[in-house]
Amino acid sequence: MGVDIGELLRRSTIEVSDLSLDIVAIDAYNTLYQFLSIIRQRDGTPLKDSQGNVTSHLSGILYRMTNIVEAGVKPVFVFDGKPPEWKSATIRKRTESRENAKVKWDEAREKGLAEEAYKYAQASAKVDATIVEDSKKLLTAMGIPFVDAPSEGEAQAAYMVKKGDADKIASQDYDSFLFGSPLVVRNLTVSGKRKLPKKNIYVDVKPEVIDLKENLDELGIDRSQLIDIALCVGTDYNEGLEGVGPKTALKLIKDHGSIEKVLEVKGLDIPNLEDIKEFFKSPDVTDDYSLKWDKPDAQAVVSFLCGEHDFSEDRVTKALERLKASSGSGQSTLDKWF
DNA sequence: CTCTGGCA
DNA sequence: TGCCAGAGG
Repeated sequence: MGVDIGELLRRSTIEVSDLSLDIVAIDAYNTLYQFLSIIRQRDGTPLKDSQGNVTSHLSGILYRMTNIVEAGVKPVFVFDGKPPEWKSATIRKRTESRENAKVKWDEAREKGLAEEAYKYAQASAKVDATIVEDSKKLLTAMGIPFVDAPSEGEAQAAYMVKKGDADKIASQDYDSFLFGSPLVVRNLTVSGKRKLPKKNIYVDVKPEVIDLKENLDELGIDRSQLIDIALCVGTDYNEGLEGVGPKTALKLIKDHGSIEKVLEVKGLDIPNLEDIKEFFKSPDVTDDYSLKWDKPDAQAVVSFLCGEHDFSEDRVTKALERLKASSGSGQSTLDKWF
């Protein structure tokens, strides 16, 4: 998922509290997907209410957003709209691998292979319309704004940062840079402890900030060339050149100057190249949004989570107390909150 | 993922 | 008090 250019980029580790007072545009799809794949029982089943509705994302939003709001962050979720047509192959591939994972999950479970089962359970996570609708409902009740992007969420979020309506984008993907976001925070919605693969060891994962301009200067390229590198490696909209990873791609673009030149020299072709480049540079975005952070509507949250989805009233109330305390007007450091 | 309860 | 394992929905 996303473009694999991370190893080219320098980053600095931060604490969530370093983002105090920052407006952070959260890539909703990315975050919900993380919640759905990570918040699971030991056998791989996601959290569900008594009706069988998946609730992992609701748990993630409630607790994680309460924590970052408590740290002074002003989050705004940015949801995807209609994907560009060049994404259809990627979307088809994702659907296929998800269905494949579902089958393998069942198989592994029947054979009693716990670790396998868990892996395939995670890979079968899907952000569907209900998940999106539920998430928006909870965010609204919690007083956290969201924006509906006309096209890609990361493109809209990057636009909001460039415009000055937000300070940073939070996403695990690097695509935000291709859309021109000056700053990206990783591990904001998934920080905490993470298990090392194959080992029973947990490491602390801290948020990190990546600065676009700093990295372009360091690499000696401009944003257009970063997009070219991404196109060599492969994006959501194209396959990438065979056997070319980020380091080779960097060298190719620095040697030849542009992707067009690289393709010419190698006698290769990338379908829809011009359209994709143009899309990264000026994607469809909107000004039709208003960012306003409210105190949580405790009654709405409780009736939605506890009434409709079987959350424990004790736990929800406790989270709401913390949320109310940090988003309330009584906080001197948070004057802008209402 | 985060929260909680039990135990050193 | 701090850490870990298990639960949460």
